[in-house]
Amino acid sequence: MPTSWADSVAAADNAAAAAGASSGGGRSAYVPPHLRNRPPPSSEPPVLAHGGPSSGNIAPAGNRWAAPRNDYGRSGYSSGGGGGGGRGGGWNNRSGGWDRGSGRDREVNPFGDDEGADVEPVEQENTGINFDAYEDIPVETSGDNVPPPVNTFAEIDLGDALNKNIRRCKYVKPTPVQRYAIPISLANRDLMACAQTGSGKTAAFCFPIISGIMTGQFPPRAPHMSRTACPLALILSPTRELSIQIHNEARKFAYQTGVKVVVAYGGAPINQQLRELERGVDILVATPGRLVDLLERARVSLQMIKYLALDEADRMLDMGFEPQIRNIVQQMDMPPPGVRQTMLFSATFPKEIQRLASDFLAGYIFLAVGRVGSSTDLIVQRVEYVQETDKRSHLMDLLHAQRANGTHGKQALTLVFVETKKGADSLEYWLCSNGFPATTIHGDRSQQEREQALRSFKSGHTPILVATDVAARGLDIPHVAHVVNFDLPNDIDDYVHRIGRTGRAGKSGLATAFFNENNSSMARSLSELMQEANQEVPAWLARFATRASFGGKNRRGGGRFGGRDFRRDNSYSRGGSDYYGAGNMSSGYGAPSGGYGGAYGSGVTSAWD
DNA sequence: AAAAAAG
Repeated sequence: MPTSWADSVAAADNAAAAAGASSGGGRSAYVPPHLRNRPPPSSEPPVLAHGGPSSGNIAPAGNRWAAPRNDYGRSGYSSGGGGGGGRGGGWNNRSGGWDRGSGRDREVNPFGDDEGADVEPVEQENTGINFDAYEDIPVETSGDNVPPPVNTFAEIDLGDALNKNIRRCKYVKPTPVQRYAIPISLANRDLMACAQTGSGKTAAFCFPIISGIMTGQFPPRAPHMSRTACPLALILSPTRELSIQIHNEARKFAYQTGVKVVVAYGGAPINQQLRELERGVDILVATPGRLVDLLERARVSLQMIKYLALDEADRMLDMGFEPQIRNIVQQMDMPPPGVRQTMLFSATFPKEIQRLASDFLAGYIFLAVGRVGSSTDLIVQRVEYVQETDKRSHLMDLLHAQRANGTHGKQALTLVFVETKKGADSLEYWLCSNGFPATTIHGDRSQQEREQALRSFKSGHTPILVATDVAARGLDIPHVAHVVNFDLPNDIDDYVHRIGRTGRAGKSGLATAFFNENNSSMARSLSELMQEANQEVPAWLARFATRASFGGKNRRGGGRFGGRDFRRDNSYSRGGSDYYGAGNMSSGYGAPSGGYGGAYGSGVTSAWD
């Protein structure tokens, strides 16, 4: 039920989206509520107390998904685990797997809907994007024997449980990165993907991991005695909030599959995370620092890792995580490349990432998806010339104007990016004392404060959020109507990420940037980006751009990718410095014709993240 | 230069 302005908008949007989703193919048979989460009836083998070596880790063809892998929380209950390989596949359900004990092990419904109801749930964090606007996103792949992309989720055998969750998420059709990455991953190939936040990455690496864990033959989780958790998959991400978000999404995808997802990040009490780990983990989502801590305490072992995914890898390197990441991947007990399966996601593909790719991946496939932010006109971008000293009053004008035409008499959600943590605090204080309820998120705030700030913003309680770049990438905050670059970043990629916080869910968004002499290094890339996105470039900015042609980094030589597969460059001897590629990628451009065809009206949900 | 992340 709508509890805020933002929610009521979501509800309205979802009504339309649900109509589209319900027409999607591949529905599973209706299962009455009281029969759900139960071991499947009759034709299935009985509950196995002792999973013999060959005892049905793989179900009969076409039926292997019949049972969710309900054996999580199996610590201490997993009898016969020593018998060798009697795990997985969905047969290991023990009757009462859901009713066991005090009910603490009952899986929380991550969709927040009534577990019994078979209605299309209202998904508050519906993050779909108008797919029609993205038909022209180019895709490039290279490598040996690239599996062909799929055009629908139904084409991929992800199984009933996962398919059901996909429908509950109201994903109607896969995004470009999903169309390519999921088949690659299901073919057990390593993947180097250049894709931006907002391209649907999370599902792209979660679906194959969950599916792989469900079908794979893995030994039982560590018995309760052992305090060392042995996840089968590890997902690393740069910021705590991003880890939390990935965890939340992964829980939805894994709901009632029996695949257990746990998150570990710094700034939060470690004890609760330790308890979660003790109760068993298949997929661990973590920030590097906390994971190293857990590894040093021997509370996590990586020896069972079959899947490794690194999200926002360039960001993690920017943040100085390379030593920790190499420590985690290369110095601990993680199986080597080729044994495990690795997916590396990065917005760009500079030399450091190329090195990481050759060290972490084996025989990988390179995938590049065009940037989302530049090829859409869903976001109206404005640049205004504002002197440093005038910024606050200018912001005030914007907020007043916005309040005037605000819907429901409420302030639309506005995300204000500033350069420094101090600046964030002082702007928040100033806004609050001037009658604009604001909060702030940055690295000097406690984790509790950060999460509280996000909640307060999302709910509309404080419809203005002042943020540093901690919130620039990956964070999905639905219904942001306006992104203000109070201080412009020094990097055009950061700008793209920031404005990408709006214009989501198929709605238009507004992005306003305050520009002055201090930002002249951005003039060129900014005006190029705006031109590419069919935005009106102010004449004064164009003049800045020509005047300041010395500064700023060029935008990708006109290409729309974050990078290209350096293995294809015969100019590799140059040292790979020309990693942005200068277009000329005629092969594999765009999707196969008809790939995006379909009777989806605007506003129909897709699986963008 | 600032930001983030392990306390």
